Amino acid sequence: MINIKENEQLNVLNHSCAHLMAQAVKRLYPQAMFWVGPVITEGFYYDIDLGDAVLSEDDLPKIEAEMKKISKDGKRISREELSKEEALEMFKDDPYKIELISHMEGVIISAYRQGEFVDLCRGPHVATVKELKFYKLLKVSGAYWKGDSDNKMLQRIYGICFATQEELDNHLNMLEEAKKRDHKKLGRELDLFMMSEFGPGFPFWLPKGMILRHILENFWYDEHTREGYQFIQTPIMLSQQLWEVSGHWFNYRENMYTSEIDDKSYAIKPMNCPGGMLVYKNSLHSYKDLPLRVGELGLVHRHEASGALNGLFRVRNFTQDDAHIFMTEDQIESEVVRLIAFIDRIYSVFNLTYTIELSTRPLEKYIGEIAVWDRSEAILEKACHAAGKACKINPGDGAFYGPKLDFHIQDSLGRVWQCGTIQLDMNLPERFDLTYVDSDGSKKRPVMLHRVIFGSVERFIGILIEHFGGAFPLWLAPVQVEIIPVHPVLHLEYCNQLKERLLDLNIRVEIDDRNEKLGYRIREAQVKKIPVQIVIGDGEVAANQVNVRRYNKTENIVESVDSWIAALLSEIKEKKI
RNA sequence: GCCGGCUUAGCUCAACUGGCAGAGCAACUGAUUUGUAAUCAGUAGGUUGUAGGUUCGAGUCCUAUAGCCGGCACCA
Repeated sequence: MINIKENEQLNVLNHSCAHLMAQAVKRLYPQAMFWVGPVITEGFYYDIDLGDAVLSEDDLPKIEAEMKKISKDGKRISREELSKEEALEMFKDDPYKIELISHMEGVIISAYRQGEFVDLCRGPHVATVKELKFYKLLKVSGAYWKGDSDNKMLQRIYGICFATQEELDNHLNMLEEAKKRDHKKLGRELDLFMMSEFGPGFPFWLPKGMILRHILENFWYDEHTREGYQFIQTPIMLSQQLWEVSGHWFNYRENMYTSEIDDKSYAIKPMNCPGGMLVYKNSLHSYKDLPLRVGELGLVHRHEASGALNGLFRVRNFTQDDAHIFMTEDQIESEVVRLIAFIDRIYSVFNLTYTIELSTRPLEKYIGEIAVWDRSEAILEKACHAAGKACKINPGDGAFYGPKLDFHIQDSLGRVWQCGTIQLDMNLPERFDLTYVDSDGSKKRPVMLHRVIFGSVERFIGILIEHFGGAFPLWLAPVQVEIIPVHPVLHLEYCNQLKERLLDLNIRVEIDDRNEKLGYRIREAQVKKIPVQIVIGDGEVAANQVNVRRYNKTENIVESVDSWIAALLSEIKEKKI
């Protein structure tokens, strides 16, 4: 992906292009008034008030055509510097500009003019509109004025501009490729999961998707066992009282599903923590047992806004690969270092790279002492560096109960997803009065970490589907081996024997003995993205061999059954990508 | 929740300004018995998301509603 923000030249191009678009829009819709048109990670947008006019995607070509016309005219772009009074006078008919200008103090106010069009702008811009050649308007949408849902909705047009046709084409190709990899599409084609209008946001897992889930979950349990985690499962539904104690009722009541049991109010858990707190309190804990690592693949439900739902990426029930770690304050750093290394190991198995961000104390909504926050933030940052990782600060973006490290993974198309997070919690140990017995026999308050690595198992699977384009590595593939007899009857016996042998080794295998041509069945296996296809004919039966073809490859290799199985097993064991 | 768009067979899509709902793939049946990306023929498949309305006549126009998609807002 091209990160436009990091490239000054592209930045200027895109911002200038936003003005060009605005000029075109103004010509086509003279009543248009403009709010802001910033450069974003990929391209630019402009927020526009069009009065009663409504834009749809169909209008974009028309606007683009007008843009081409303007850029061909090749007007120079000139900068004008204005006093606040001059600026207010110049834009006196535009309430949006007046709003912007009235908040400007002690800065040089500048406007950029190209032909008949002038817009307030800090700049810089390209010298003439002629330089803008390789751009594309991508989508339209609504956007709240000033990003506040209480405000009126403006119309937003997104676009992107490059210095060369090639870069533009590459970008558009990437968008095409992303469309092909859409997990909703692949989920249907590969029979992984389904959605129903009877349960918006509640995914159904199909047999092949279940296999994927199980493998991922087993992988998760195995790795966490090695890391010294214990596992629990807490109830889906617990009394409202508990959520009042935890504070969730106060903060998230609107997004919780509730029900009555014997005249008492219950809520379906939107988080696993309170249940975990009860488990912790179920027994006495010694300082010798810390850090205590307790994991739970916990199914949580949250009432997400209908417009937020999006395939597996945003759902109303999902499984957090949650864990709570209880420890003493001086164990935090080493535990976090260890955790970062752990997360690194997990992501690398999927060939996912990542960056870490430290989110610090929110300006207003936070609990606890500032000194404790500062200390905690320092510990997290230090741990990050101790783990040899860069750490970008995200000021004010922490949870109200503590600072956190967020892991942003990058998939094979360069798209970024926030998955893992390590959060310090200064709230729950207090609210639930958690204690451990220290070496001197006194009761002390433990420090607590929440952490997830996948984030949500459902969403992580969605990301993996798109990351791999549905062609999962062998160890993850729902069907690993497709056995195809050349002759659907004559070679079937041998195929069945081979299948039994593979099943004994826990290899997921199917035989395609349908009455179809070999080419047809090879094609089917390729389309279903099955990693290994085995063709069995007279030669293979006679010599106790297999003829192996891999997904997306055209060559086929004949080898002995034993050596092939050995290689297959080792590839699975290594979780080779 | 908000703005815009979409919804026709299991899937992908067609049906001019309102005038007989159609194709490919998949499924099923039969023939074929197959050597590395689609063998041939036939059969079946629909209250055009749902509920109203306009009209002689609605997949097509209008209203409402649900779901989905692209964003916005939200995301413990």
